[in-house]
Amino acid sequence: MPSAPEEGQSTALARNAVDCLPEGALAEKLDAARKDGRRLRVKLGIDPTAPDIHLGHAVVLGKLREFQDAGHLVVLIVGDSTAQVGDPSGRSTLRPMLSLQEIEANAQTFQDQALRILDPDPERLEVRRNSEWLGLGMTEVLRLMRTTTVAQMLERDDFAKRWSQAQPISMLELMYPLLQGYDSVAVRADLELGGTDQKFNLLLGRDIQRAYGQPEQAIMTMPILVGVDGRQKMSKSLGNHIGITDSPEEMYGKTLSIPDEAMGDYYRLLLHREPPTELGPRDAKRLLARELVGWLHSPEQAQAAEAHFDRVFVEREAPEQIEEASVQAGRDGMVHLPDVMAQALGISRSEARRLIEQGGVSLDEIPLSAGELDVAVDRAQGAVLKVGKRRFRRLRVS
RNA sequence: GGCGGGGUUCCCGAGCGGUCAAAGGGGACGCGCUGUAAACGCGUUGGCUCUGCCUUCGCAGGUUCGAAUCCUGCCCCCGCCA
Repeated sequence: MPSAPEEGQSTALARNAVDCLPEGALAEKLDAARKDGRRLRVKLGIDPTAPDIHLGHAVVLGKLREFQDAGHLVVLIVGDSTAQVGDPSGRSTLRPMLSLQEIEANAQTFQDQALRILDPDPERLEVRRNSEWLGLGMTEVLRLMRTTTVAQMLERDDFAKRWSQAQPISMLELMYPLLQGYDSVAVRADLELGGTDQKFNLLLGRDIQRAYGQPEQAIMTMPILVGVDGRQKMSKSLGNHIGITDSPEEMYGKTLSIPDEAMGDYYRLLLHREPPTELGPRDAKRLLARELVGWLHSPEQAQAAEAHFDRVFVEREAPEQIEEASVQAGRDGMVHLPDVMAQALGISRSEARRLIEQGGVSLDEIPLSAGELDVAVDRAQGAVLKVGKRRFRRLRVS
């Protein structure tokens, strides 16, 4: 049995985790590592299938950071090779194929963004690409494939579900968990983290390590964070994400838009504490938004973001900083608004017309009426164009 | 290899010769309301030189006064059997 300090440490490190398996394995590993005077190698693999990291990733990255702060080494694997395969976890259909260029670009931003949360100290962080070792020859691939049976693969839920519903499962998808397991072999992981949807893959990594004569990693799964819709998991493709590089204003506003019920999860998983009971939901959420912006940007920017939000959405005034849009006057000395909006906002002229039609556009606080598509130069010059609730442009007639 | 089912607007999905820029849902956007970029309600959701015109229903041809709807060929996807 591990001694008390590791027991305590492992409990602390496993906080918020859904699974930490096998039972007691983490404490044992911490204990053994301490005795040998070495650090644990804590693995996380992320496939650069989308260009940005969001708060969902931040849950797991934050946990990794705790391991770093406890003196361990995080091995961050940017899955540039596996991204070409596509993780079938939680998927009901085959992922689309990404081009190498896209993957490379994503890989770079991923790495940069992850460092906003992780400690970059080389003693604490090792960043690897799995293309370093996944250029396997056929012999090696066959050896890898021999470690696992079809029955084992079909045990996993998403495959089982698809299988029973006679949905397709591609060979490529079957291959994915094996490659992820091979990553664990390549970096000799002591522990691998992931979301709960990764449980199968993480556990399979153990079997593969064993087959390669390595000690098996422990695994830890973290809860999946819901997106700003409060229903589905946070994901870029569902458009319900808060990116960790979102601007302070955007991050603040998106946070306030999460349903009250989701607040607890955000507090626990991202800020590692219970939501304040002494505050009402409104203030608790405002505090949450400030803290998140403070964490990923800075406390000063958090204050500014809140002030901006109050000004624009509570007081309904124009923000202090407004982007300029230079516009041309027509031959008749009028400014054609659909044109201006199309150019400045990247929408179609038809859409711009519709917005005006529906009373969604105002010029210096005065709503435009339906059909008011052209405006005199004097009125446009220097005026603030407001489209919807949150898009502002100061017009500069040239 | 054989048999069968499909490819529709951002997504899912109806339509199966005119009344179709195409039902319904989701999402997004706008307005109202609100502590909120929430919830709820109403509305909008191909483009444009906008009471009309142009382009869209896998691709290419064809039939027809008229095609998302019928025919031919091609491409792609799915299932079953082997």
